Amino acid sequence: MIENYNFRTTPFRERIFSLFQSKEYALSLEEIENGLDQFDRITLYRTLKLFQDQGIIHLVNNGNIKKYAMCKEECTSEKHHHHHHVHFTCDKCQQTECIESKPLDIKLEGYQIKELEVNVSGFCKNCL
Amino acid sequence: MIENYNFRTTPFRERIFSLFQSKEYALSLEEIENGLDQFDRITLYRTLKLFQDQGIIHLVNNGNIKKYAMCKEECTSEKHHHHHHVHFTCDKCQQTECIESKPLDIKLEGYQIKELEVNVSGFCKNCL
DNA sequence: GTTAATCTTGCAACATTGTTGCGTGATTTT
DNA sequence: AAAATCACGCAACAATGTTGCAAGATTAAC
Repeated sequence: MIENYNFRTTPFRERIFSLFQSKEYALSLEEIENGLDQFDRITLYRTLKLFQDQGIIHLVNNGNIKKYAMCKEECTSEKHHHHHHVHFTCDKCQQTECIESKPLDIKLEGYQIKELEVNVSGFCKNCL
Repeated sequence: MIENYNFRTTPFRERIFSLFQSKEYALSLEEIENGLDQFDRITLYRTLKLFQDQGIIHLVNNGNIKKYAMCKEECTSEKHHHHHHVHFTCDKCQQTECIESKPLDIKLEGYQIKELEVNVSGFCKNCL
């Protein structure tokens, strides 16, 4: 799967890739670092940027904490990202997940909407 | 107006307060700093935190750029913030504004929603 | 299959952003 | 007027992120 992209497959990139695959939820920088024994910080930053550019992961901004989530198929189309789905962060377990729902259509008179980001917080299914 | 809060009114705080009042749109840290001749960075951070805690301003996360927006009346209720309105950032002029619209009601089955944040980007009225 | 070109890594060094502790000075309160 | 509280500004630090560069690995070219 990682071989299908426009960059070289290296052990480090495979590690990061499988880290994302092994989790259902979005990962913070801290969680990623904790999932690695030893690594170079700069290489990690560059790998995350590469993965974002390639449409493998996308950034989720929830309050002050940045997280990275694996992109689903409907995420990318024609090399363009559309994250019109909802990002949910649980106030209890702190896990952030992408929720696949019907695309939101919010319209604002006089504005031309290109991108739409919805961040929701509360209690998730497991913590209710 | 600034006198109605639970903290002392100081020249610095008044400067920041009137800076926000003088602009219709949300301000980035850079814009705030450019609006001041000389200042202490730490005091600015603390003032921004204070204003957030007091419900004077709120944080808007648009991509990688953090901005601070003045709270409208409907923003605060019983010392709790509700930013269920839409934040719009223009791809051309880069200005971020709060759009007062009917409160969004997004429902997710199995989840309990507490807070909701919607960030939209595209072209604003002036740049269309 | 050896050489050349390209890509990736990891180090140094630096820039930005944000926090904590603390002494000083100002403002309230008693 | 004295005591308590609050705000400020400095130092020092921590976290986050970027750029340049040399060395090593991989791919492409001859």
